[in-house]
Amino acid sequence: MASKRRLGLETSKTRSALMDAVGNVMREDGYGALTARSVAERAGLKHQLVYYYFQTLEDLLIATYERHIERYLARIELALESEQPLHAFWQVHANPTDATLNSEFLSMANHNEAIRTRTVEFGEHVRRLGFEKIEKLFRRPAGGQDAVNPFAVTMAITAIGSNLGLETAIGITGGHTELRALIEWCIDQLEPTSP
Amino acid sequence: MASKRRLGLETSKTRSALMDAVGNVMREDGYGALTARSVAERAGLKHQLVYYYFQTLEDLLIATYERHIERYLARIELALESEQPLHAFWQVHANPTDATLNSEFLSMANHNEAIRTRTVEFGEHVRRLGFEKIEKLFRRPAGGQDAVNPFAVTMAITAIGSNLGLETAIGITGGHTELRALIEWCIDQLEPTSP
DNA sequence: GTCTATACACCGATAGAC
DNA sequence: GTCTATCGGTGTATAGAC
Repeated sequence: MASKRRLGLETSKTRSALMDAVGNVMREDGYGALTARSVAERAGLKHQLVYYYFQTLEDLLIATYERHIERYLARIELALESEQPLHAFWQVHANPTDATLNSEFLSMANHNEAIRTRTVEFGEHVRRLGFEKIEKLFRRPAGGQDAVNPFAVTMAITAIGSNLGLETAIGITGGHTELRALIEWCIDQLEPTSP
Repeated sequence: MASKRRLGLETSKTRSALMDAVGNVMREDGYGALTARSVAERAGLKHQLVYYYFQTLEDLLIATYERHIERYLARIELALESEQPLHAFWQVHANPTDATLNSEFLSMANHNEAIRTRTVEFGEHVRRLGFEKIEKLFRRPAGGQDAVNPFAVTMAITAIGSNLGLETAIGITGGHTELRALIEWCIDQLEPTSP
């Protein structure tokens, strides 16, 4: 299974540049355009260098995904530690910067076992984090509604945020202002701005 | 631009089988796995037949997408004509059958101009349809909240429904019951089951 | 309407020189 | 650490026989 080819160090700048290039190619041309040649060209390198730093193209892809979700997780943890975790959590997901890339990885998860496993783990982890931090907001009868559940709120925020980001990326704009207003109204009810 | 190669009829069963195969390949292996060979093999045909019925592989893809959104639109229109359009609209989107395929097309829209244009047109069209039919539910003060807007409700339903479907497809289940309960509670408020 | 044969480009991956 | 050279495989697309 394991090739005997020698590999470059994980601290290498070139290695990191290859991972940057993977993200750029996926954003601009989709995961279907990912080849050792397209990635290397984006980084200004020869395609054979991919195989100096990674055993296979898929190894490069998985390393890029790991780095991507680590950075995402850091943003979420920072948000949940802020004074208004629910507002901050929404801000992270209302920002459409990574919507396209996230969507590409999610599509890949449907067809690539390694990406799928990691996505499920990560998804459940974020949900748990959101639950733990946001849960206490619901102890008092903020909206006075039994049906409002921390899990549900966490999910609704991520689902709607990613969808807004995706639509923005391809050029659908109708109703976005209205939906953002609705979400922000709901969040204000659950986590009042003036304490 | 246009090749002089002869083309098969649009009424052909084989042509339709090729479009079925496109959907199956995309669902199971992703849009990145779409090739004339993979599609034809799925349909039990030789790959050269793709080029008897379509000028290019992209033409086959676009024809498949047109058929896909036509069928989707028919389901939505049927739902919006029912006695409880909001409940029916949610049921269409709560069904995860097409979530994976929809997501593949949405990813493609980011990188393929023809698919992108068609997706924007279709997205805005569905939003308008939902708006027109659902709007009247909000004339009376059902929830008594100004922030609740028909556009926003239409979007929230589609966003959350597709996200639930995607997560179900890859195996994330946490919080789904809770979120469905929340959505259905909201919908019951806006469109009471017992009139 | 479906087949065989074929064109030429690009793919992942490796070996080995520098 | 990066390069040239090369492999077998697969891609789109076409021409033309049946």
